[in-house]
Amino acid sequence: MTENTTNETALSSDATQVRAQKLAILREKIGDVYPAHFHRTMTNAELAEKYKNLEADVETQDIVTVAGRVYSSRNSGMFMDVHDASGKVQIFSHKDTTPQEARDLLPMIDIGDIIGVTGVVRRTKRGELTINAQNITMLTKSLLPMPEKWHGLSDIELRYRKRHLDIMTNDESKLRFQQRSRIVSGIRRFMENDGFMEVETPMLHSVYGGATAEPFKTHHNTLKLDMYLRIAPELFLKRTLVSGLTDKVFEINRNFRNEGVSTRHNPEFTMMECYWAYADYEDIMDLVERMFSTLAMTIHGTTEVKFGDKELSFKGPFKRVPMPDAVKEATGIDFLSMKTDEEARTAAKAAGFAVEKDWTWGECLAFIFEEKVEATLIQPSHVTHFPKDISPFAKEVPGEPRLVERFETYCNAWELGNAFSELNDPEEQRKRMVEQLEQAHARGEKDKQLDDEFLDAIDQGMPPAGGLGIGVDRLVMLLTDSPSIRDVILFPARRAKAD
RNA sequence: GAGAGCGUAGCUCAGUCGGUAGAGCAACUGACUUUUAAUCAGUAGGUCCAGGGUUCGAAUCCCUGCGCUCUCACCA
Repeated sequence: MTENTTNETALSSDATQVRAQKLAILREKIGDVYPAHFHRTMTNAELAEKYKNLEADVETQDIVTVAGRVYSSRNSGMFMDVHDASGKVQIFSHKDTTPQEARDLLPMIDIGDIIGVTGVVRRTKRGELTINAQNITMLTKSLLPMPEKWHGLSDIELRYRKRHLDIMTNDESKLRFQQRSRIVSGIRRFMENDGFMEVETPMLHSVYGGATAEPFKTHHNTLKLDMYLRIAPELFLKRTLVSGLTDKVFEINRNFRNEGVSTRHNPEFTMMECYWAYADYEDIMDLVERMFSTLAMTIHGTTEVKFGDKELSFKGPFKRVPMPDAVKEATGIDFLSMKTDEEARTAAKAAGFAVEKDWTWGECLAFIFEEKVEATLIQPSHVTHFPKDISPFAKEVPGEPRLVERFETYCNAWELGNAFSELNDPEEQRKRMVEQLEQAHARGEKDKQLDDEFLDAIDQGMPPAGGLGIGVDRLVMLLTDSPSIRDVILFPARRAKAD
């Protein structure tokens, strides 16, 4: 039984072998099993829409042509469910209505094959929209069995590794990626409607910057140049703003960070960054709120969104709280009343936090915020007034030079967005970037360099501006009730597997 | 990078105390022609992740490796 044979009467019982055998038989009998041309008259969704009012047990005179993958077969192929990307339709091949030559193909059709069908539209007694087949065309013979129809593909590793099977058999997964596409295009539409111009800046950087992260390193052969996959587009977008090409610029694209992977981190992830001349961080807060509520409405028709057992409200305005206030409320520690780094470290230690001995006032504040406040930020919220020490690109808060006009948007305890009133004082910018560089070198980050081209552009004069970065994958997670970032990335990063 | 858990047929999963490897779906052969996870009868299908060890005997116990999941750390 395991011998290879194309003998029609003795097919193998191995699912992959029998498909190969049927393919050989079909090639013999009908020639082209993978034809280049086939024209359907409508999609399955269009068909369902057109005949939504067709009553049960009524047959039309209409002849249509559809195409799709066979998902199930009943009564020896008399009934088949054929799915295209838009939906499904039932195919009926009965001896009274379907010519013999079309019915001869049925035994050669396996679940998973892609076929085209021409026939008469009707609705069955049980209410199923159905095509009485007059002609059936093999469009693609599938050589592999489909995952089991009832449970689908549920092995998590396989769902990521063989995403085509995951989407083929799991409606939630298919819907999730359709929603992701709508969210990304919704962001683009929102930004364009708001007057922003989309640009593309380099993914390959010879100097990396704009964020604190470990880059991927690569090499350009003919330029004999070490290069880095970008960790952020920030510096190029600001150079664009300097140019006067537009006063409102944005980019939706991938960032790459050579760091840990988790349910909320993928080495490559999608970022939306924008810069808005003559605006400040408060204008950006409004923008974020309008964008998030618009997207929630687009996907769910409401700003109230279910995530796990939580209900998230994307209706603006979001809660806005300065970081020192949030820390004071959570721990009683009043950072604003402290004068020195020493005082901050002492207070943090007294409250039981493991602060390092060289930490500044701002580092202590940010640390306690992350330890005590972050996890409590479930509803969309803007945390404002970040310490300057950890914010090299933001303007100082007037009257409080230790803090900057920066905010991060949190939701479900995740950081979703990061925004500032962008620093455009060339001398101050150079000073802070030199400080950051020294700190990076002190950490052993030897590759880190000063971005002179960026600083040169800032010397030229960048208009005052508000800037924003949004983690698109996390936003998609929240709007699609997905607990892992791998659920919203089609082909998430993973180890190579020798099958 | 650390800890915990998992890996059995194409898919979804059982497998008791260490004693010859099981089911459903898919496949094959046949019956059945208005089904809805179609039904019925029969057949075939296994590197129990890999390698080593303990044992008369290992899917099961131990060790190592690989892969995945979760938590933590870095980070967004």
